[in-house]
Amino acid sequence: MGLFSKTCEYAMRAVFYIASHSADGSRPGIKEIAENINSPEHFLAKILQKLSKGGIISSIKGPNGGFYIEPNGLKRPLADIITCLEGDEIFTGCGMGLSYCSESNPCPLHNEFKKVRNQLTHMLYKTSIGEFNSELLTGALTLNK
Amino acid sequence: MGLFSKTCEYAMRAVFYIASHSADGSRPGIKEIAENINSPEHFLAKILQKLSKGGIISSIKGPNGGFYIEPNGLKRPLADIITCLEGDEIFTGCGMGLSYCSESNPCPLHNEFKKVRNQLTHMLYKTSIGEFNSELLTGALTLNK
DNA sequence: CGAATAAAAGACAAAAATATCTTTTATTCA
DNA sequence: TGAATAAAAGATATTTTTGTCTTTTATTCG
Ligand code: FES
Ligand code: FES
Repeated sequence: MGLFSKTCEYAMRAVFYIASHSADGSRPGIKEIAENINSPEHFLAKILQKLSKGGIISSIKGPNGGFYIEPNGLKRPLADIITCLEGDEIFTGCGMGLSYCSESNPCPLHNEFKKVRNQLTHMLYKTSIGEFNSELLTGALTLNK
Repeated sequence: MGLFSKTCEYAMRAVFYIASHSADGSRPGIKEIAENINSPEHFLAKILQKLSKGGIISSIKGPNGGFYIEPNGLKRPLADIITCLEGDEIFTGCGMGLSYCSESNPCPLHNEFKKVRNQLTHMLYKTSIGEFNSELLTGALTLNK
């Protein structure tokens, strides 16, 4: 059990990969992306379709087609990926699974859990999709294995 | 997608419930626990069996039987519940799903994710199972809905 | 002992997440 | 125009998680 679902893990890796290759106007295809982030190709395709519909990434069909991200898109927060794929439960939900997280009728973990959740939220909102482009291109940061 | 699995959510709620009723030596049964934490009875039974084998909780069969926690057990950290049920991946795993989290070959989120993960870990280790007993008994804290 | 109780254990079912394969649609380019 | 390319879409399969039901085992107590 990781903190994020496989869907979100693959999505974040793929988006970082696409972002780092969008700087120079190139458009990696599904196969290339899947290989470089070590994910199942067709499963990733579904995820990218959803991200594309959600406006996080863009795509072009046919020869020389592939996925890319608009310059403005590179500024969007990582959180948008999670929200697009699975909603905002992870940002707002009760840590112990109560149907809603409440100040007035809290679960035992509420006060401390809130801090963890806020830090996670903060991390995902302050990190932008294009933030690691140069480190990814130089290989200082990794997306597979 | 919550931060924890249903299994862990139910487990934490149940253990808090059992803990708060172990102070006075009473032993709630599966049915009572499931009703009070709002969980599926037989699914919870499986979870409690595992926690029992793991030594987190104790049980007695037959009339007047049920679940309880030893006085010493009340001091154990909440983290033990997670570890017993699903191992320690949530405490050590890579946020983006790489096969292991590494300082020397990190994923883009590593530095920030590490902080979130550490805070979560810290919360689960510093919180003890019996910590909320009185607030739970007075109803200041809630475990259902 | 024998009936009643309650957890343990096992079998099964449903739902969700993950993964794979095939067909269709849009685009390029010779 | 027609062949090739690549994403979109649809269908199906597998695995994991979650949930339910039944049988067994241990214990109590009359
Ligand atoms: S009520 Fe549980 S985290 Fe807020
Ligand atoms: S390498 Fe990804 S969190 Fe450490």
